[in-house]
Amino acid sequence: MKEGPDIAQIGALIGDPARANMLAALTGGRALTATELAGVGGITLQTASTHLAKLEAGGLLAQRKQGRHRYFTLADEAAARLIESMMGFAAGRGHLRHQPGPKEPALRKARICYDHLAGDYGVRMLDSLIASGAIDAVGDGLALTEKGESDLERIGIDVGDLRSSRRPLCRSCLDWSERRAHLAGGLGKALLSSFLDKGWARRTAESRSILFSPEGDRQFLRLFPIET
Amino acid sequence: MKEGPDIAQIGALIGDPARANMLAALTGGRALTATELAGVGGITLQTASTHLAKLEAGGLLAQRKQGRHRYFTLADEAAARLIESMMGFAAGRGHLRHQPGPKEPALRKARICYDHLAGDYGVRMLDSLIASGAIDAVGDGLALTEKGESDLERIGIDVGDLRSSRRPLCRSCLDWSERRAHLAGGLGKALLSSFLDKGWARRTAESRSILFSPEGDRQFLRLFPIET
DNA sequence: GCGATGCTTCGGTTACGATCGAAGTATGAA
DNA sequence: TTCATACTTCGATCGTAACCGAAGCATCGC
Repeated sequence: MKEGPDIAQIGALIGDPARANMLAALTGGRALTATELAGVGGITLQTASTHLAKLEAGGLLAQRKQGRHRYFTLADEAAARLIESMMGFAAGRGHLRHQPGPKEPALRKARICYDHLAGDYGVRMLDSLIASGAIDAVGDGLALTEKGESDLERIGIDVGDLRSSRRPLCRSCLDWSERRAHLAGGLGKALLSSFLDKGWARRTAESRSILFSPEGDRQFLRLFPIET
Repeated sequence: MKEGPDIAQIGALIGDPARANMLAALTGGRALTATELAGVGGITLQTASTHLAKLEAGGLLAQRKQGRHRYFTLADEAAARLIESMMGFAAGRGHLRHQPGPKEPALRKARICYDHLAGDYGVRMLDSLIASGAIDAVGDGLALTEKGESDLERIGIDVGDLRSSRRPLCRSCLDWSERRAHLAGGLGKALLSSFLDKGWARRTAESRSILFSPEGDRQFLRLFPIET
């Protein structure tokens, strides 16, 4: 039985709590230093260093040195998707480290998932785009329509530019808190960026949650209505 | 940092080599007994028993007692997809337990992936269905067209019956050996079943590979041509 | 140059969990 | 009833890897 890929290796990599915490933190899309990651992992810097080396060797992380700092990110979108899909599975089986602390509701409302919007707002946005005919949902695949393209150009998204990138425009990503799909891919990233640029929302320092300003909230809900 | 799903738990479950081997074996779709799984894991029955209990508690496996046997399967399609996606990731990063033994080529040509056809033949089938206009590919989603429905009815697939099931008709599943998508979902299962029923192919006893008969091979290649 | 910061490497300790032998329970066969 | 098969539970052993203190590099500011 020595055939096929070795899932035990990456399973073991993700299976250590300290490493899992670091990976989950990096799902926030921000590059973090070894010291910061040691913090989220609840371990000393030395231990974190060995963990990070293992994760990098395993192809889950990439690092970039900058001066005397070492910034770590998830290796690529495939790695991010793997972590997200494990979160989705874990949430579905009730494997939560719940501690429903005060930050929890904010996280469920809107959070960052690698580089796009997730949580209640993420799901709502995709639902609204589908309902308005801006995005076609076929099976579990998504495609931008012509109407969607012009709608989005109107709010300042340069779709042509996104198309020229190698990255898929639309991807669906399963939301672990809502258990439904939200929009990932180049378009998902561009939409979130535009919200941040417009000052409708901002990222928080230590968490993955996204905070909408009162004005941003209003604009978002107006732009992505849902019938109830 | 006690927020979100606990991926470390399932990571650790998959991270043990013996457990990973058992899970990989169950990806073959067959229900296996504890004794058989102990064999594929390379461990004694006692050890396997504790492993299986953990996997079941973790929501990865389901068991069915039948007489004095205990048959284990992957818990559901979500579990199967998780394992497959980890295999895809692992293969992409070169985490192979290669040992390119004699069974390897057969496995790459055609194998079972939970309940549908994978490997070179699986990828070819989907490519051909898309090329002939039987399936629409939108983003990474798949949808059966009207033409596809009538084509498939003609070779004895009862599409109406499949539609009435809760399970999605078409799903794309990333192939770890080919690194491209093949057809999963209810339709993927139905197609493989029909090949087996027609005697075009048969499953092998101890491996996940699917063996096509000379006649079945000919029919399959005729039915799913690809331009080169 | 010097000290300070960020990170890695080394060495030794410790704890967890995988492992198996042996004994115990359930189901089936004779 | 008795024996055999399939599996689980218990108890003890043992290896691995997570962990941290201390020391070693590298880079920055001065």
